[in-house]
Amino acid sequence: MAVTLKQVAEGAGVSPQTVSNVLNKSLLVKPSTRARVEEVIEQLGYEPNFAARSLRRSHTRTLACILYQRTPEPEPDPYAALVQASISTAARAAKHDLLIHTLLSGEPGELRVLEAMFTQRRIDGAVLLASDLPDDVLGLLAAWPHPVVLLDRDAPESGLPYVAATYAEGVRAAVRHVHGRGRQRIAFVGGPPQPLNRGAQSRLTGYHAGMRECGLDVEEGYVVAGDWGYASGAAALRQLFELPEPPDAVVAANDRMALGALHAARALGLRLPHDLAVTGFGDLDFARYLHPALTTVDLPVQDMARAAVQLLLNAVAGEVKSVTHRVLPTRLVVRQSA
Amino acid sequence: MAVTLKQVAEGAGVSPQTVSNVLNKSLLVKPSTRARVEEVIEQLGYEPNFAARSLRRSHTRTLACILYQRTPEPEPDPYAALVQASISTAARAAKHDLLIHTLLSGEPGELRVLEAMFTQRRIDGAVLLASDLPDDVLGLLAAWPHPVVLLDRDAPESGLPYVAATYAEGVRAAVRHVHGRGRQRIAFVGGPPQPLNRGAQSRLTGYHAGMRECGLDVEEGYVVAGDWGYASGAAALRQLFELPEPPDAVVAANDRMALGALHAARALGLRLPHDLAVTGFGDLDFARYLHPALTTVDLPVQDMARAAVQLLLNAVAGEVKSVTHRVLPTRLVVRQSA
DNA sequence: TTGAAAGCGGTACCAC
DNA sequence: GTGGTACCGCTTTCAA
Repeated sequence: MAVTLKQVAEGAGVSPQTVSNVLNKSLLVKPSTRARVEEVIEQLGYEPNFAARSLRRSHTRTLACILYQRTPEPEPDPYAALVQASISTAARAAKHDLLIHTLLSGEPGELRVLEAMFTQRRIDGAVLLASDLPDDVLGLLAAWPHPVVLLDRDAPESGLPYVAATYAEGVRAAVRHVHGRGRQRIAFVGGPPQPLNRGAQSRLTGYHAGMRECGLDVEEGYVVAGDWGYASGAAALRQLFELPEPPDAVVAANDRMALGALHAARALGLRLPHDLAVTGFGDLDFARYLHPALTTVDLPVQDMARAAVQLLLNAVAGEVKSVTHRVLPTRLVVRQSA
Repeated sequence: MAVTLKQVAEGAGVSPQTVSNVLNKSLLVKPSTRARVEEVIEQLGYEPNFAARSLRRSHTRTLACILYQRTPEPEPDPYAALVQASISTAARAAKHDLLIHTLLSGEPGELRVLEAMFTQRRIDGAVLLASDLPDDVLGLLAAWPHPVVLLDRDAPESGLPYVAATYAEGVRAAVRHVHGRGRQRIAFVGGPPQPLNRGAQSRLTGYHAGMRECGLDVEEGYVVAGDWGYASGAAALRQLFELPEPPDAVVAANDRMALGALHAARALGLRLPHDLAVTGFGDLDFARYLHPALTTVDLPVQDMARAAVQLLLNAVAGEVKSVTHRVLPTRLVVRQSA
């Protein structure tokens, strides 16, 4: 059996309460008493029981990171993995533990398990990696009394706190960049149209904005939907090159699809970037090592994760007045692929 | 305030005990009573309080996935991310939650925080992603009374349960493969030599074994150490090509370093795979999309994760007699790079 | 089959 | 500054 507070109290010849005091508000305890108690704690190797503490304090110093996954997922998402790792770091910096949970979209009662984590008081708050979160669940989420922040998606109308990046601007910058390099027929490989989600949508918006600014028309068939996976990028490229007028540039909505496109282009015998420019989105670690090195849009993942945890902790603390969202800047990273 | 069991009891006109019974061993409850209680539960939206339950039952149905990271880490490890995701899936399948925690190697008291999770009864068990775990901590771990399983590293002498793969055989297969393709000067880019760790070591062993079987000598300077990161693979390759007799094949201990090597080789003007064959290890999702597509060694990550969770759950349940380790097969995946 | 009471290991609130 | 006591919400005896 593990050592309890009561045993420490006995060992130090004080009451349980006093031990509790040295553990928490140790200011109230006389130095000599505290010293004695601490010695016994050390000696017995006492550690407070987490469950008992949570029960009494009714919070757990535990946050959840919820991945909302489309099913079937083409493959694990390296970007999500990165975000998650960043959140983990941010959480630990704030002395909280992190529970990882994946919600499978379309699973019966998908959100119930998240809600249960709250009602069971298992977690104090959750950050939702929500790029694929359909708009209609936002209403449900907003109606909850539980602290939740959305990451990787905006949600201005829902009133939910969120952290996003300037996706549209990023894609726009990519379009303008390739246009500046002399490309005229610029296609776009986007995220899944179904269910409609904001992450995919804002990238698409950025594409259209960029095209407009460059005075380019969006040709028939130049917008193709992928599923964020490598293979879908390859498929999209093949589809584009069956068009009567294939593009001379492809702007992809993430790095994975960009790599897939690169791959398929090569299989078609295209010289890169001569025959086709390709840009990605996300700047995954491998991007700079590809051939050609991928021109892409950097997302400030670390900062976003930190901001999300910060916002979440505010919400947990019940600070209503504070900032409820952050939109961080993206940055075009020019390499060889475009 | 959340709904409590007592309120359910009142609502159903029974004692708290009876409610508890329908929640747990519902066999003991008369069907009609159970139905009534369940109705009230449903109606009130009752969920049992996690802390109270853990306190009473003295287990948490929570597992931890501990990443043991060298510091500084060159970049987030996509392989670790994959493993972690797989463990998460395996844990959820076993109806356990997963806490993610990163131990920074060299941090003062690195292991104390893990031990604290146990003594505070925060978790029931932990799987350690232990490929970079130095040998000397194994002794400490083995002395603990807490359920722990090592993933991605063997540890036969410690008595700790572990799940590993046939790393040496995988590398050996890669060496034999490139030799079969006519390569004679085969170099090896391995993991960090310091601190000495088994994952790196067994890959190196496999290299030597493979060379021996092929009747090849390991030339001076043909074994270079990386740190698992992309950049280190690139640096290793450059270093190899400063040798009087550069290799005509490079076997890398992971895919990231292989990609780095590919990149550096191209920068040197080498034609791939004509001038240089490169193999990786791990078969990350991007491997098949590289140019040239990466010949690599597949690791059964899903199976390993499942096995690890299984072993851990056995250990938690105190099943001493059961299997304490698993070594899963690797598989050479031949593509274009070698 | 059900209920009463004790207690898991802490913390809050009250006296002293 | 310190100790007594109730109680967080649930499960486990033990009786009824």
